[in-house]
Amino acid sequence: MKLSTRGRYGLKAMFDLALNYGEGPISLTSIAERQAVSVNYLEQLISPLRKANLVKSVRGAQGGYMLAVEPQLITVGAILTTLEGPLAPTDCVVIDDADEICDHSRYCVTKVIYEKIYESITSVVNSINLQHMVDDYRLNQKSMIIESICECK
Amino acid sequence: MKLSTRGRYGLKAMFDLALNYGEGPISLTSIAERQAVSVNYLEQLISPLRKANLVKSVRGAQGGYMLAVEPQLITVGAILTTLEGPLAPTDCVVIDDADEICDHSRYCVTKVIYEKIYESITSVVNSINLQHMVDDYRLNQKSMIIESICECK
DNA sequence: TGATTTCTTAGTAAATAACTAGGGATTAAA
DNA sequence: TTTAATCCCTAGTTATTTACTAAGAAATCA
Repeated sequence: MKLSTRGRYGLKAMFDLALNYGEGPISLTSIAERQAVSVNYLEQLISPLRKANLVKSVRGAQGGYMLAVEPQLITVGAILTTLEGPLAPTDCVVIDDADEICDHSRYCVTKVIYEKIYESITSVVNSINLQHMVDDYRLNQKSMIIESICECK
Repeated sequence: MKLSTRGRYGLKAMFDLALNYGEGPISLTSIAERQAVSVNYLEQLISPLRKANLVKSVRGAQGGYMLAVEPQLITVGAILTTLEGPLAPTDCVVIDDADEICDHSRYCVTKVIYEKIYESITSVVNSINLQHMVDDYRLNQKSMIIESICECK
């Protein structure tokens, strides 16, 4: 039940872009430096985010990435599901192909539990957007807590 | 963010024991047959459940396993965390060792999100116990839905 | 005594995660 | 117009984790 580095690095990168929203393209090199991860790997994470229209890119020298829309329009849920797939504890709550392993016409006592878990996770991540994170960050900066993001990858 | 087979098989096995609560020891062979998994593997899952005092065993011929306490006293959360470890999206919300990767004296904008996810999952799984599942199962059996547990592993 | 069962540990194969590497395309600036 | 900086894409590699399989010892009932 752990998030992979894809989701974690990707969320941090998106938060980085949110902090710099409105300031033109931010290069992956600079994000990678701040987060101590490789540019090559970050490229692989930003690619699906671009295809999902969460960021847009500017190519060439002095190019980079920026949020495609305002921070408050991008939820943590959109970011994480783009990078990790559905935040569901099992495939059976997500796959709705009739011919799958599980016959969905039947009632399953364990599936209802997994559905509740899925709903609760979805509810949390969809209720938080990048603007919330930015506000949270700036608030805690002001209240003398010097660093408001830990060095955890 | 998926549960592994450990949690899924283990929960189904515990539900099986709950359905047969009060009827003496149930052999792993019979559980393994009903769920179409190997006895050897189930043994590895039931072992931690026994050490966590969720089931007790009777050794020898005609032996088997039974719930250690009443079904309503065993939560889905207790079962899943025994088999999967804490249902947390990251290690940083669970490890409280001061010398870990992450300096916990600092405020982290991503960590607070992971904590909220953790809390919401924990809240769901701790609110459901085996008796709930049994009641749910029997209710749906009565209402003409023949099979109330799907063959999903 | 023999069959059945729990209990334990070691090993293994497959899948997934987490990158690394490299090269092409684009563009700003020198 | 060249060069450096950047995005973009794909293939390959390594490490870790998952999901078992295997086998044998210990206990107990018939």
